[in-house]
Amino acid sequence: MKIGEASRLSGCHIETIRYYERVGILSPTARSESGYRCYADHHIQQLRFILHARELGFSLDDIRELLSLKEQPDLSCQAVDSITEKHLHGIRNRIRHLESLARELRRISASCSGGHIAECRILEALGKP
Amino acid sequence: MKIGEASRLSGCHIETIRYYERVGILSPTARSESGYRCYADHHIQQLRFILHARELGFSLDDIRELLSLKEQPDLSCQAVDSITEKHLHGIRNRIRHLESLARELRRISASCSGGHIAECRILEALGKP
DNA sequence: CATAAAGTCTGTAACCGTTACAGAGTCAAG
DNA sequence: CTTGACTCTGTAACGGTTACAGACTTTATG
Repeated sequence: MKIGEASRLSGCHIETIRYYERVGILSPTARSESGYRCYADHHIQQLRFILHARELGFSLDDIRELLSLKEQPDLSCQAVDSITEKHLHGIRNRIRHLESLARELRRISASCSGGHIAECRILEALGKP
Repeated sequence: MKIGEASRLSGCHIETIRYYERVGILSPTARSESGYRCYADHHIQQLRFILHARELGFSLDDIRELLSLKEQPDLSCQAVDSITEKHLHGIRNRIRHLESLARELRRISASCSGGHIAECRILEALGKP
C-alpha cells in the first residue's frame, strides 16, 4: 500500500508519516521499483498508536520508547507505567501553571474600569516587575 | 547602558534582548562608536513589560500590539481588554484540553494491573483508534 | 496511444520563542 | 602589553509538524 492509503487508514498526514520515518519513530518502509514507499498493516498500527499517543500529549521520544517496549512482550510493564505516570505528572503541572496564570490574568483584568489607555490598569500591571 | 546591564536590570537574557530587537518587539537602540547597543530607561521598562507579559503567556504578537497601544494614551482601553480576554479564553481552553487528557490517561493507567508487556492494557489502549 | 490529472519523491524552509555557539572585535584593569 | 570580560554578527539547534518547489510515476480519460 502506498503513502496516500496509509494516510487515509491511519489518519496521519502524508508529510507527517514521512517525517516519522525520517526521525526513526516509524519502522522503515520497503520501496517499490520506482521508489515509492510501501506500507504494511503493522505500519498502519504503528501510525495509529503514534497518533493516539500524540493526541494524549506524549512526546515523540516517549512514543519511541513505548513502541520499543511494545516489541518486548516478556518485559514487565513497569516501564510503560512509569512513562505514563511521568507524562501525567507533567500534564498536572502544566494545568497548575495555567490555572495560576488564569487567576493572575483575571485579577489584572478585573482592575480595568474601562477608561483610556493612559489610566489602563492592565498595562500598568504588566509594566510592574 | 550596555546590554549586560540592561539584562541585569530587566531580567531578560542577553540573547533574548537582541532577539526582541531583531523581531521588532523592543524599540531600536542607539549604537556606540564601536557598535555596542546603548539602552535607556524606557528600554528597561519595555523589557520588564515584555518579560511579565511573557510570564503570563502572551504571544509576542500580542505583546507587540499591547506595546503599541501603550503609546496611544488617548485610545480606549477596550483593545487591551479584548487581547487580555482572548488570551484568558485560550488559557481556559488549554486547561480544559489538558484536563481531558489527564482524565483519559488516568483511565488508561488505572487499567494496568502490573503484568508483562504482552498483556499491557496501556499499550493496548494506545493502539486503539 | 497520447495526454492530463493525481500521486509520490527529495530537499529545503517556515512556524514559535528562544538559546547556544563560533569567530571577531572592544574595553578596562593590572 | 596582556589578560579577561564583554559585545558584536551570523548561523543553527530545539519539537513537531506543515508547506512548498521541481522532478518523477502512475492512473484515468479522450
